[in-house]
Amino acid sequence: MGKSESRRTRLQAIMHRLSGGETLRAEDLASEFGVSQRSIYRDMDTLKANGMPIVATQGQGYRAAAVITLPPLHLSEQELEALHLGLLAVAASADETLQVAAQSVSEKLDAALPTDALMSDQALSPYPFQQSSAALRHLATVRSAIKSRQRLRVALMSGTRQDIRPLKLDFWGRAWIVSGYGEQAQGFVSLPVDALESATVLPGLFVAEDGKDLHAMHNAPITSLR
Amino acid sequence: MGKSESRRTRLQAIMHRLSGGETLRAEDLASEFGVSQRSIYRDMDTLKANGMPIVATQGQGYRAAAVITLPPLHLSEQELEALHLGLLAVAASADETLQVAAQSVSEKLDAALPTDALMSDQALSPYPFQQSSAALRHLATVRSAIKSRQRLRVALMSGTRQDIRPLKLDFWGRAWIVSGYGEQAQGFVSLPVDALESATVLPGLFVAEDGKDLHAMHNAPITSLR
DNA sequence: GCAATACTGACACTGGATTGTCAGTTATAG
DNA sequence: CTATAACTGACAATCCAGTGTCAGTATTGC
Repeated sequence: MGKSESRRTRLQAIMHRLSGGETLRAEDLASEFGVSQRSIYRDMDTLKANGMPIVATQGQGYRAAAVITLPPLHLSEQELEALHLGLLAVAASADETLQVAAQSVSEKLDAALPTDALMSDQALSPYPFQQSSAALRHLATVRSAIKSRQRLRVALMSGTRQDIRPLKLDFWGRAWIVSGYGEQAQGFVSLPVDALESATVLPGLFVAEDGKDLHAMHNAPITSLR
Repeated sequence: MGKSESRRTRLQAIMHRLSGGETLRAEDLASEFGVSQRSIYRDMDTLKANGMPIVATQGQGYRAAAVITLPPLHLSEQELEALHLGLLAVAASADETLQVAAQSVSEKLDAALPTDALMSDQALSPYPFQQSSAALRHLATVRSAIKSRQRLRVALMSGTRQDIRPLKLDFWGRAWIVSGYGEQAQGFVSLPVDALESATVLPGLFVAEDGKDLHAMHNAPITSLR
């Protein structure tokens, strides 16, 4: 019944068809697209392998939850950062359904990002892979502290503790790195947000002091804490 | 010099290579991947057609900005909604660079979404396609009005004017629909945010009145304004 | 202008992807 | 238990995306 098209097209069409919520049998789909059942089975394999939520029941047919498929997106580093930030925002507020959805997207995104994406090139040694839950917990705190110019008392999972004047938050492919002036370290430090055990905003604002501000940081060595 | 791989692999590799910021000539790439220059030209066509930011200069070679490519993502409706919401949040706040980035992602996302994606099924007749710029302009206003329980004076592009008690903001595939109690209409109304000419938050809070609240709305007919 | 390099169109060839056929096995609803 | 369909493996046939070659044209920096 269908025109001869590339396989991709058919895969899309199958999902479109199943998105209606209907239960369809391989035989139905086969005749609808003018191919053999065997091809449909192969298609289903492919679709499942690509993460489509297809449920097959022997004796019944195929069902699938409605999905929206986005084509490959090409983003700049900043665009990716905006995406991550936005998802964090939604995950932090809004209603529960959206929280769950946002977190789920974050995970998909995380999984999709090649491990080496950017990240490299610069100093900032590669941190052990950490899942986003931790980042979700502290990132907002860190950002607001930077914005409001308040000191931050942080504890890393490794046990390290430090009070810092947070100056900058960078996104390195997978990991968020906060950098600033470390009071105890008496120098500039940087640390991965997702390795934070706790982060507390200390009361009172700090003022930019010569040698402890953003400009100085760019011309000074930075210690990577862990 | 390269092993024989599928074309996809080579396209990725080319981008990876160009992401270094280097300027490369078709001849270089051709010999590096062990294919003819003609193939490289075709590859460039494909890459450009897929939205890669490649700049070709005759007599010089190719340059490209660094990009991160996401594979096709399969999202539920709610996940897509979370994504949109998050981007709106970023576009509304944060620093200017991120605003721009967020808006840019929104546009890419919008462009990528099939026109018919979901949307259907429910009442709410199909609105004329509108671009996101308008939605971006008023959505934050609408959301904050809902949250702060303030009346909203809206003017639609069609000329319709109405003061509403905004109660709910829904996302229908492409369009944001705000619904609430329309003062002039003396009943519940819904309208597409991207068809708003203007939206002004009126001073003073409104209190939930029986028959004019969210619960009542779910059990009452809703007029679709345009 | 000159050199360099990007680009375009045409055409035939090749190999991996896609397919159909056949002959089975497995899981589920009722 | 039975009917129904989902699945699997193998293999030959076929198709078409990807390719190289050749012969040009179009831009750009100097």
